[in-house]
Amino acid sequence: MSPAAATCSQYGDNRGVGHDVRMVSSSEIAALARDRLGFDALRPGQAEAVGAVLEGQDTLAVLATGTGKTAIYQLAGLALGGVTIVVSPLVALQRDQLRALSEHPAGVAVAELNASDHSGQRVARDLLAEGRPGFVLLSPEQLTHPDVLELLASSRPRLVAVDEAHLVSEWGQDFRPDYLRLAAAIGAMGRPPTLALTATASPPVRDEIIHRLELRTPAVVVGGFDRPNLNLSVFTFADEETKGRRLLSHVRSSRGPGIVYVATHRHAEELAAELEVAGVSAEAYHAGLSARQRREVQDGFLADRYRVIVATIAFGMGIDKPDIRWVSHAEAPGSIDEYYQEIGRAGRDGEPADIELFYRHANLGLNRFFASGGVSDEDLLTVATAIDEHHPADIAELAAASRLSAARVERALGRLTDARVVTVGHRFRLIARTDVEKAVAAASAVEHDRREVARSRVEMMAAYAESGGCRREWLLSYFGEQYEGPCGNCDNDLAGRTTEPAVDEPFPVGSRVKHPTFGPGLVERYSGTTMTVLFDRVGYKELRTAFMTYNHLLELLGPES
DNA sequence: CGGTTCATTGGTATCAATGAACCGGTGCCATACT
Repeated sequence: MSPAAATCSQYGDNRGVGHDVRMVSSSEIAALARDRLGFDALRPGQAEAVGAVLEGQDTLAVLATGTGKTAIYQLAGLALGGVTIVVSPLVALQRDQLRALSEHPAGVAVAELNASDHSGQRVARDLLAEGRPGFVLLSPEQLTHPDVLELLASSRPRLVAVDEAHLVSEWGQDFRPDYLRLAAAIGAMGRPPTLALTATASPPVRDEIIHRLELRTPAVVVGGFDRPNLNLSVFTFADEETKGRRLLSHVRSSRGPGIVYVATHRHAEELAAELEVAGVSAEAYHAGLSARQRREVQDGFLADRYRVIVATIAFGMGIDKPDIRWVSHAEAPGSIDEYYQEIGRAGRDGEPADIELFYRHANLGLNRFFASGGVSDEDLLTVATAIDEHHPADIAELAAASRLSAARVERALGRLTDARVVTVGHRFRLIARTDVEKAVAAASAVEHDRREVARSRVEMMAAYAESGGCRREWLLSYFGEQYEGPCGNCDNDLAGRTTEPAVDEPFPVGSRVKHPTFGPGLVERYSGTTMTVLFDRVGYKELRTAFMTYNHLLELLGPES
């Protein structure tokens, strides 16, 4: 779980930076921002991140939206000259960034490389072939084409930027496995400095980004997570019908633009229709709509033609609407990380915004279901056998031999390579001194641990909803930030509830402990009579503090490693 | 995991109860059709 090596630095700390690289002063960076991009001043975090990149360091920047994360790779790319590769998850996002980049007075070359824009492809290919200074935007999938990779490598990029880098962790394992092949692609490009950018990443997600992208002694720039203008509340319900009624009347009486997040397409359609009937200007948004409809709904919301969007998880990336006044959840998402992403879209103008979770414990069933999906032992056996019989084989050959889809083969390969029983690369073979049976057992254990972690993230969502203390303190501690509640701005604080009197805290927060079943882990927080430990293998667990000490189940390993 | 749908059963007048089967979130991309 621990990254190769991370120099963790907040603002103002000393970075353990490189040696044979040019030091770039912050005034030089500010001058560049002013002259080339027309920025008056850089925000906290931006200059640090750009500086680290210009010193040749791999960098992970976790900075709140609105900090101008895009400006970081733009500045660094301009200063370095040459080609900058920008890995971006959505074609729609690439298009927005393309437009923004083209508007610069700097007049640099910009191109996108994807399947839906053929003229853009030609521009990108020319740009790369000539190695002119410029930006090439592409999806991780593009890097699986050998010809694209070859072209990229021959252009000797000076910088690779990975935008929305938390997706390496969120999507890499199952949904878009090509996110896990970025490190290999960056290696093929001659390992230029790599810059990972995201707004939301808890400490274990940061570790995973660093590990999966194989960042070397990276500079880690972390801005604050605190959003004091968000008023946090949770309404708890026992039955679905009451919850639905309350949510409906809540949205009807709401003011200003807002988003309701729901768990399914169907719920999105139904709720949007009910709201329309109730006289609210509301539209549904989910991945079941055509690209044109989605664009229309999104634009309508941005232009205030629709006041309320009822959406699944599909909505929000790249939405930069400053005056979203409220975000409500009809169902809790699958993790605190997702929740924080979604509520973070409210109140970007700094004005107050209301964040409400309409919570029913039974609704978590769907999240548990999603968390427990993945790779079956049967698939692992099929793929491992195919590798054994056809090695070395690439994904297409293995798909043909195993009669599984390429996506399924790729997911199984992910587990087998994580278990280090299959060689990493373009073609796969079992490592020496292992056989199919051992390989499957090892990969199956990896998959088991992965599911445990995913499920523990769902349980953390429940723990947040059911917690009695200051909600802001709870969320900030999840993201590794010290904050002493009460904030006076969440439902629990306003109701005068406080966390139950603190009981024993036998192991300091931040210390390493070991449990006989769960293995080693990190003490995250205490809440009432329970303690939360993030175990390396099985993720978050809430444990009864007294039970742990009474039965001597936890052993102190030492301070945070 | 939990809800919804649909078929079966029961036991005889119009369905009610039971239970099995099914479904559910994010997006690249390529390929095969109009």
